[in-house]
Amino acid sequence: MNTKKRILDEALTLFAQKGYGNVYVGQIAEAVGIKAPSLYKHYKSKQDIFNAILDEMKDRYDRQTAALNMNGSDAYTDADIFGAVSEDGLVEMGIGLFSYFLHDEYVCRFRKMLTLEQFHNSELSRLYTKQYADEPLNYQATIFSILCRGEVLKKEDADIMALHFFAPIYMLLTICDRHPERETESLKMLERHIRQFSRIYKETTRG
Amino acid sequence: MNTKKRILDEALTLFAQKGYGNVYVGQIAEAVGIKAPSLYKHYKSKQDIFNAILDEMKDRYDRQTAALNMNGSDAYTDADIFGAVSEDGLVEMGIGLFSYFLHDEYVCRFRKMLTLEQFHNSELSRLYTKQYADEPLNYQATIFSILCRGEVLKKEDADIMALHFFAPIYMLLTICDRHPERETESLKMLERHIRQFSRIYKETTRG
DNA sequence: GTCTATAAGAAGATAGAC
DNA sequence: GTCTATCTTCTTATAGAC
Repeated sequence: MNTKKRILDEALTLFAQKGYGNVYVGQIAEAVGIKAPSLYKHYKSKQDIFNAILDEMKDRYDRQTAALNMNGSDAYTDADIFGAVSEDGLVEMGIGLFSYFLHDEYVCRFRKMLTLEQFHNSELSRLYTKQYADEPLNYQATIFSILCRGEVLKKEDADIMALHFFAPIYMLLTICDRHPERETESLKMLERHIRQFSRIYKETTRG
Repeated sequence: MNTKKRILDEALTLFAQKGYGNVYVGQIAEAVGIKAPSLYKHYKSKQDIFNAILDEMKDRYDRQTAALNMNGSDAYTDADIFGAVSEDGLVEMGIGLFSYFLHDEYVCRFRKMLTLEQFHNSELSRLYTKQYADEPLNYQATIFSILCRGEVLKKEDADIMALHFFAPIYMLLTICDRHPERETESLKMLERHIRQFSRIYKETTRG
């Protein structure tokens, strides 16, 4: 990896641990293995490094959600979704979502950084809410609304179903961000959550 | 309010907005209406101010949960709890919890501060998880487990019911912390959440 | 592109007068 | 208890050699 990218990488690691204000350019330089003044050949200021991280993350996020929509809401046939809605299918979807958020190196550090900077200005607030609340909830709600139209799930409010499905995942994720040693426990909780969600929302076929 | 308390108050406000590392003692002093050196007659360092805030919050939290338990799990009769489990009772409990977390001046600022400092050290991580995850979940689970023993709610895992009840409240709360203008919308969402929770978990009386 | 040296200023904290 | 003046250290950033 070239130096310019390595600077972003190490800076993100440090920002995610300590927060922007508690990280000094000298620390970033040390992590990269160069001296502080050399950083300024690559970025014009500390803020410039932060902005570059932000830009790269927004790019990644857009590419990722675009990829999701290619075989997502547009291209998904109802049959695809119905196939995925067995209890085991839901468990897989939930654990996949959870594991991606928790283990993708970049996504994970970026979420922690954004957590620490979320009140700093409205752009960061909006970005956080978009990525970790509104868009996941809308995505899930779309899927559940399709399932409600069929005979698979009870005809309840799909927005709330999405909240019931995703909010526990989000909460367990924040716990693991603070306590990585609780991942195993959280995965068990996650599976119990989804199986119960599935039982509770499954259409009771009468007769 | 005396100066010593006013320092804590203004410092907490600033820490909640910007995070500890981005607040300078001069800003705290200015907010209080004195000059920076005067602060040092009251607290021996900036860190000392932070620690004092932490100590006061832990005291408040302990007193508050102690008060809850006085007419809480120990003293609650089953009848009390059963009475509160009508759909409207649950809505009231949820909105009460939400509004308390969101509107209590001190609780709200402290939560934001802790949000920004949660990765700084393990004491802060543990405190956050205790106050905003483990203890609310345990408290709710206790109540739901009693309700499951009766014929009020379906006999499902009470820990997961607590997660289904509380995680959405927590998530809406974090949204409102970032976007106070979304409070009305979030309150509506909260009510829809609890009414659906109630429908979904209500024991279907056969016959 | 990296280094050493250094400027320029900010930030935490102290001394001592009032 | 509050102030002004000051100290020290830290921190960002630049200059200029290699």
